[in-house]
Amino acid sequence: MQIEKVYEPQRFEPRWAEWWIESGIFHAKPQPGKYFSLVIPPPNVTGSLHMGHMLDHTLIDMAVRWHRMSGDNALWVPGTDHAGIATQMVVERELAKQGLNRLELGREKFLEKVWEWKEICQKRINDQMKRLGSSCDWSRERFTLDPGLSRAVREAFVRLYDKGLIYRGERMVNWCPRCHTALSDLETIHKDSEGSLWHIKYPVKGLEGRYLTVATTRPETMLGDTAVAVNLQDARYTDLHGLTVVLPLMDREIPIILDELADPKFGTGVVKVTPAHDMNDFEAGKRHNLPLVKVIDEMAKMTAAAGPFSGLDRFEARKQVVAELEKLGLLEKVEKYALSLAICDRCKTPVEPLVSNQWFVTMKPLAKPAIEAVDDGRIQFVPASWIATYHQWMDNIRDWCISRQLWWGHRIPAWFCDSCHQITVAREDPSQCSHCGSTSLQQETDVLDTWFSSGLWPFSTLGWPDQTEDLKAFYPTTLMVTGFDILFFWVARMAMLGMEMTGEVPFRQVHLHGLVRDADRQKMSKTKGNVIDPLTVNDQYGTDAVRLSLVQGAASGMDIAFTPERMEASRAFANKIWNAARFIFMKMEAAGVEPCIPAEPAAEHLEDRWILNRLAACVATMNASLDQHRYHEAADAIYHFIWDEFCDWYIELKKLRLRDGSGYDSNWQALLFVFDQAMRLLHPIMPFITEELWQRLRVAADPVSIALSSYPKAVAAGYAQADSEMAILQGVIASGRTLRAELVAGNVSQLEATLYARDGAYAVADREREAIERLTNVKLDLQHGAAPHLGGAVRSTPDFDLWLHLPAADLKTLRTRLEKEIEQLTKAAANSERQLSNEEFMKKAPEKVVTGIRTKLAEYQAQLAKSRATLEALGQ
RNA sequence: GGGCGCUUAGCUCAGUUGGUUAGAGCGCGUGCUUCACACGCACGAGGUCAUAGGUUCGAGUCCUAUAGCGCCCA
Repeated sequence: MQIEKVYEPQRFEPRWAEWWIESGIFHAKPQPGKYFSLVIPPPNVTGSLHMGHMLDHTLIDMAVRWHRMSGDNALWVPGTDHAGIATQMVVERELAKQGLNRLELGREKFLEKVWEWKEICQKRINDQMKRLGSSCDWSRERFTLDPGLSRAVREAFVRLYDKGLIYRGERMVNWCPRCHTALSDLETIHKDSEGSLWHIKYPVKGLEGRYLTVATTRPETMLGDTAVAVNLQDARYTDLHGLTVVLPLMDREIPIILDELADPKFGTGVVKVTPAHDMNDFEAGKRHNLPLVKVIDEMAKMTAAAGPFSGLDRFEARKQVVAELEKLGLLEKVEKYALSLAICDRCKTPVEPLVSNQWFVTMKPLAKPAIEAVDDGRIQFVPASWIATYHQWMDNIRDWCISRQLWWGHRIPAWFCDSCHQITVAREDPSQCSHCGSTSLQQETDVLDTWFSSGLWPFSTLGWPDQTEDLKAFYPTTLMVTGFDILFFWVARMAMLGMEMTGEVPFRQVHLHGLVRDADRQKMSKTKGNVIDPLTVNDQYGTDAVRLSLVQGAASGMDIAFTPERMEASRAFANKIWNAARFIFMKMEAAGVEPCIPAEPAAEHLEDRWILNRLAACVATMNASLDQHRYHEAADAIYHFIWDEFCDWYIELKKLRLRDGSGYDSNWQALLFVFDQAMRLLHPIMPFITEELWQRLRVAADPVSIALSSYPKAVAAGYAQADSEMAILQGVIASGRTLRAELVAGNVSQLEATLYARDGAYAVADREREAIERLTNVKLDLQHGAAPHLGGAVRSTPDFDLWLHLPAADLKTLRTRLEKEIEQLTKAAANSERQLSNEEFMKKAPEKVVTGIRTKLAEYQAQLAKSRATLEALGQ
């Protein structure tokens, strides 16, 4: 059996990635029985996958591979999201480089360009996923604009509309003047920034020299003021009730109204009211029947209603308005002011609150069942702490603006009638108005918010609204794995639309993980230039190593700091496995052993029984951890099993047993069994190296891939004596090594040693004499019973005394160590004694704890006696 | 303003329902080309678990307050 000397993942990872797909082993058939299904949170077709995706996909892949190996009918549906605003913006930017813009191209031509872009991106994303080893079913790949999914979007829209849960109306919305579309609240983010507070004097009509001073952070909007408000309770202005002020610069007479909007405790207690450009003012305007004067348009330019300022950009208008007020002596003062600036999530342009005609979804009725599903556990969150956040948002949910003035997306299935001006909403394009029968119809030009289609993703990907075989077999999906940053965007909306459309939860569990940050815990972003490309690191360290690093860091939903050191450590682990395998394969050849994994392991020797115990413990931990989404714990368990137990002890001990030309003896039965089990345990985390090595042991009767082999299932660890016997062996060897390290300077040389061992320890030492000699590099004289008074290089435990014959040794180090050891043991023993003499403790502590402490105390005391005797024997 | 989270070894982080000398990786120190591996082996050093109270027989773990850092919503 040939195996390359050096671990080079680049040589085999791409090969397996390709082979897994070609051989179709991740294809799931809809069939009755236990299933595990999961849809990918669809990546946007805006660029390429980043480390956050890689973390997400690694966690998903682990879950899917584990379930598949555990016998579940496992399905992972891959696919991508058209990402309306984001994609349109990216393509516009690309076009701008060629000196083009979408308005010149027109809708048709522009969409052609976007589709071209989508094809490129989708391919890039899919290639990345394949390289990562994602075990998804590519035959079921979906895209949110696919015909099937578009049909689902129409179906959902029509159902909600017919139920009265979708309405169209003139409301104030967040408008992005750059993207030129309305945004939902979630797509508008608030950034703390430093602004100014301008105090402007409005002259009161009819009272010469009397002014009302308003404070504003947006002086340009004053041009659209239609009132000023004071509080009814505010005694300062009682005499002005019912009067008017003259709006400076516009010479418009506007009323002084009484409204809660004005807070007497804040500033002058007077606020300007601009119903067309502020959410709160809009509401106040409705209360007082104020006219809307729109002074800023959709391009953020001042309208004709802005009089002399019309045509100016809103920020230029601000400057000129302020300058003009100053000239007129109406600017009282300007203060620095910290404000929360609303900006577009995508392009970071400050949004403009504008009144416009948009489509909305009434959310309260949709939220209710989705909240209940989480409350009663039909949907579980991992970690559960996210329930609070989910609740907070869902309990205060507001209507969702779903129309976007974009070209890229699902066009809203609503038609306006030229004759009666009524709206027809339909699943199929209508030929006539449903109200008057006119054939003169114009389809709404707006498209839907991307998240509307994403919200349907868990079932639209499976064929909904048709009751397909897939839907019957795989819905509700088992799990959704995604970053906590899109809890509201995706999870909440999927929950709501899933409950509404299918009457069932879209997923039973939601695993929310953290974000991947750079080594300095900074968020990765293109502008900071700290983005790590998954393909680059996968090539550099191997995908297995990167996956392991991500998994190890992914504890309890915390963010992950991504460091090269971690990557190197993971690669070292892969290298360790590689070399252990290389050793095994080389020895197989020398022994004349053909690949064959026994169904039952042999357990002839101590190390076999011990490693099988350890394996059983590891299997139990891994299954429990994977089941509970504690992936880092699973990674930790297999890491230490393979490195610290299998490599450091088991293989080292086995080296003494393996004989060239021995044939397939019990040693091989045990060794190959454990190695095979270890590879299977590790496979969900590190699929490539495990496949590469496992294939070399595979025989014709085995599944074609380790991915289709069965996952080790927990069994009782059956060798009661093995752990304590092994502990004695390890204790003797460790004692020898410690003495050697502390007392023998320089070169390795074989030493004479005497081991005085009691009872059980003697039997172990007698049987494992060769192991002790080889692993501590001594020539051993084994004696039964207690040691005589030894004044040299001795390590003692209640079970044995090990004496290295070093007549000329400087024993100062040994003395210092013993003194320290005695000090620690004394402290520990005193601590235990204190507890055991505490009546309250004895009365209230559980029996198990008390017994445990008693046992410990006895151990401390026995060891203490030994250490003291040794120290005494050493003399000064 | 409302909500959530974090603070444990030099660094990055684990620590499941409170229980027996608090763990890992990296880094650090010493020794080692031991026939799979220097991406290694062996041995070792290193922590008043942010601070102050409280509950408890017992607190890294539960409660309260404080400080510092971070996130979300309004």
